Amino acid sequence: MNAPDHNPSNNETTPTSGGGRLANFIDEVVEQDLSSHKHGGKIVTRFPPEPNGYLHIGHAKSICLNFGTALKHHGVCHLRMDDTNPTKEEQHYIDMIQRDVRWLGFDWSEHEYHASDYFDALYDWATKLIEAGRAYVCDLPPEEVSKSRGTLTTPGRESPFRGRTAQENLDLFTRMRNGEFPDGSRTLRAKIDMAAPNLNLRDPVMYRILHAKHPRTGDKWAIYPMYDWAHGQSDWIEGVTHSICTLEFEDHKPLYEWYIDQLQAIGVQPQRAISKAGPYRPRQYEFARLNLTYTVMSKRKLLELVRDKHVHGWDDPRMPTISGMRRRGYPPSAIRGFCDGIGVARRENTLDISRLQFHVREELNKTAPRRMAVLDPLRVVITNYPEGQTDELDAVNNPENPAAGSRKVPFARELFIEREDFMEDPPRKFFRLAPGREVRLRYAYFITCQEVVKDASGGIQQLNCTYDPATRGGDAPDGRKVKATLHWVSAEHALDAEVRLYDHLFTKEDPEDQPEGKTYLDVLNPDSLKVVTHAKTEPSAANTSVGEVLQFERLGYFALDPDSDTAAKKPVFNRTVTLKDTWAKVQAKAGD
RNA sequence: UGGGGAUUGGUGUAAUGGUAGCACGACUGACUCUGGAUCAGUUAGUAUAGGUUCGAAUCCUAUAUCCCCAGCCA
Repeated sequence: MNAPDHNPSNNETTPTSGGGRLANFIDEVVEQDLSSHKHGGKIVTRFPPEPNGYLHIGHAKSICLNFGTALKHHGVCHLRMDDTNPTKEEQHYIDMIQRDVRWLGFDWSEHEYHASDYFDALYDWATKLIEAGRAYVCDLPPEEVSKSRGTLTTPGRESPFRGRTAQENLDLFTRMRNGEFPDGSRTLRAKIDMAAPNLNLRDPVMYRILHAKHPRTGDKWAIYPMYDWAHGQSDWIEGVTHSICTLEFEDHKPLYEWYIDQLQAIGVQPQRAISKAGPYRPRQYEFARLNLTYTVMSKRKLLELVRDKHVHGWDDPRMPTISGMRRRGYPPSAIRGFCDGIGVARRENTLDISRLQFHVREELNKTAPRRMAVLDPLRVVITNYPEGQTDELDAVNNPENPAAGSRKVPFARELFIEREDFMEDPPRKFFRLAPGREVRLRYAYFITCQEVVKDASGGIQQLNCTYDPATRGGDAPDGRKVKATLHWVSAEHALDAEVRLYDHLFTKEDPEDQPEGKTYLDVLNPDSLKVVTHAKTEPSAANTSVGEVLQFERLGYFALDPDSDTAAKKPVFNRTVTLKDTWAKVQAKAGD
């Protein structure tokens, strides 16, 4: 995780600080506040998800930013559920959000909060604003509120209920709370300015009537606060110093300020974590959300993909969700490395998905045990190898990490190699097996292709090869070289496995950029999942635990899926990411 | 035709009036029992037009383009 090793006095040459995390404009603000001793030198941030869906990689950016900023400057970061809309929120989502934040490697310790913890305080303060003449109960139905708000270019009209007395407002508001009125019949509105050019200031709704059961407060409330009324006050109550959100909330900042101004004007000042540093108020800062190529990132769209079964759930390995990536085999450190490496700024950005894959490979290359597996088996018979004989060869578990040791791999007369590792009539740059050509079988022997056996329709059925016993282990004593090394498994010892190969969920870099009448659903990739039902793995692949990621040599990284039947030795592997494939590039170039 | 933001190589991100840098990608080459990894190198950028200044990505003026806002969502 990000080590808080920032040293402001002598880092003039480095653009990064704090465990490789890029310094950003928020760090600058924080450092200024720290040096001016604002907030008594305390830093408090918060990650405020709404529990109406699963966390995705965009949230990971926010999590790394909020927790990372706190960590780096010796502050704390709260986890706060923004649970003000019980019609969309569920306990299940709360649980999954907590699991995902923990899995990512962040710890909020005792700082777990909910906006709903503050419903009483919020209600109390709302009555104070009513008494101060800054809020009123409005009887306009939703359509009328919408109509009277005006448009982007024309001012709104004042509600006919704007002039009610405080007494009347208090009475109505109490009855709203008591559940006397049906949903949608009334709202509590802030009295600001119906002609404000910023639409958020045109008498925004503070409370709406919702006869809904809340995951935490149950049936206690018939009214629920809106985001603007709940969020800033929650920050304030918790002593949050730097309230970091995304760009679309920029227009809400004047309202965020207005509420706190009004409350301060009537003498409200919550108990808070900040110690005797003078009057304190939180400040909002906005950054640009993360976009990724070949995917969508809005919870609404992700929910739609799940609900309409375009994917197999929130944790489908094709989803950009944290849980999908976990299942796919992305290590949390890779996701953190990605988030820390992309920087934080205020301009719109779209990161190439390959950038995330870079971090995944970087991490897995260092940590994933190597195994051999063949996805598309082609039978090879070593004609000069004795029938019935078996040999055990030493194979290195991870060339990047000698401490990972080695294992034994069985070798026999009949083997499988990858079908695409043989070509009968190879082009110039194809180094692998071909008639008459000698290659190395990884950790085993040099073999030479002597004969191609075909079936009736001309398909290649089997290769008859000879091996050189002197090359046992993979080295030729006479020093002769070979251009290629192939992975292989022994046919009789191989384990059957299901392997799921994933590709982009969408065929377009920007799935949302569609012509009139089309949507992102029209560019779903029909080949985003390919299932190989009878892949062959070396026997030791059976000793893999769910979630563990292996490198199948020359193929890529593969994570053992929870669908695996480990008792029946029927593993299911998700391809996390391929290895970088220079040959594929050569082929693509030759192709056109 | 309202308000708020943004614009630096293909993609991200630095440079806060003083040498436009870093990462990813792409391309070379070296090395290699993974066409992986590693190592070395190359490539390519300040939206446009004026102005201020010894000096401008940075300051000023205009223009262009893109994003956000009219939920009783967050």
